[in-house]
Parts: sequence; structure tokens; C-alpha cells
Amino acid sequence: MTEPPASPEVAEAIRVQEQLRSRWEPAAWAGPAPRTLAGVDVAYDGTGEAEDRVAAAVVVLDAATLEVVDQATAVGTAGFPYLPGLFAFREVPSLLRALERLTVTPDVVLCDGQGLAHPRRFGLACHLGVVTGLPALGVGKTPLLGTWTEPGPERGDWSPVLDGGETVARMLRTQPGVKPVTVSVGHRVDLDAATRFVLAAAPRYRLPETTRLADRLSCEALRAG
DNA sequence: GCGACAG
DNA sequence: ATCTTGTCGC
Repeated sequence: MTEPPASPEVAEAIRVQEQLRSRWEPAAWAGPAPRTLAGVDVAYDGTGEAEDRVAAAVVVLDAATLEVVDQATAVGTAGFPYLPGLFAFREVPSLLRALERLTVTPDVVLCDGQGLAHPRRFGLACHLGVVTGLPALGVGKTPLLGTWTEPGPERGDWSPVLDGGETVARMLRTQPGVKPVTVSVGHRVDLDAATRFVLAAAPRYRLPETTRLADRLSCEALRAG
């Protein structure tokens, strides 16, 4: 309940986070299957300083064929240090600049990190979803918090991630016998829909193609820029 | 009090 | 996130 602010910047970030949270929309995915799925990721030069050089990338894929239909990048400075729980303040600014350079508006954004599976229920996927107004979900390699049991061994098997008595995410097996990923609600997408979208985007590998392509593009942009 | 801690 | 060789396997 209490969060001892380590600095004025941190206290302000937490305040902004709780302010944005009031604009969060939990609405279930009601529309037809998305036509496009976007993946976003950020590559870094340093190890967690506010001065680190960054390269943000967004890749838009056709949801049915997973072919790239658009992509964009933006290089700059992080502007905020890496602090668990305040990750969005490090990635969102440059991600917004990359998103502005797209020529198409994606139907759903798959973020590399958490959504509701966050200490204040407002991780990167919620934050980016709210500020862009786009449906968003979180797909992480490792959970930030919560407890869970090992999901079944088949692709599509999942188990709930609980925190404080509520389900905040799912550990989802995207490939048989491979370590599960963490899927959580971001904005305007429910957990069932988020699970479907992640599985659709990960037909071959553990991580969805959206994440893999955005990761590759961001690394290239960092080296080039 | 101590450790853990998305990328 | 990033630093990094070889190695096991389809």
C-alpha cells in the first residue's frame, strides 16, 4: 500500500502512473479478429542509465499471414533509468515516436513486458495502450510478480498467475515442452483474446513473431543510428 | 531487515 | 537490456 519514494522523479512517475490508470479501459475484445498485429521493442546501448542511447522499433504484421505490412524506428536517449515497476517511463517516449512514423494503424499492439501483472496494475502494455488509445497486451519472457503452477506441456496450455488474490496474467506455453511466456491484459483486450493473439503470432517459436521482428529491427536501428 | 525485481 | 564460445539437435 505504501511506496517509499526514493527520489522526486520516482514519486512523480508513480503519480503519473496512477493518473493514467484512471483512463485505462478493461473492455473485452468485442470486435472481429484483428487484421493486423504490431510488435514493439526497444534496444539499448547502456545497462540501465537515463543517458543510455535507445532505438525503438515497431513492426506491423498481417494477422493471418504474419507478413510485414509496415515498420518504423526512432533513436534517441532513454531519459529515465531502468527501475522495475517504472519500465514504461523508459520505453514509451521513444516507442511513441516510432509509432507516429507508421503509415497504418495496428489493430492490436503486443508489448515486450507486462500489462496488469504489475505492482500498481499498470505495466508497459497498459501505459502504451492508454496513451495511444490502441488495444494492447503484454507478452513477457519472465513475470514481474505473482505465483503460478507449471502449465501443461502442450502448445496452448496455460496456468493463471495470481497476485494479491487476483489473476493478473497467464503463463502460456507457445511451443510444446518450451518454457512458457507471461501474457497479461494491457488495454481494451481481455486475457482470452490476448492469449489467442499471442498464440496466433507464435506458430513456430517461443516468442511471437511480432516480438522477434521488433527486437531485430530495434537492434539494427541502434547500430545504424 | 533482507532479497527480489518486466527490459 | 547486454556481455559472449561452443555445443547439442532437427
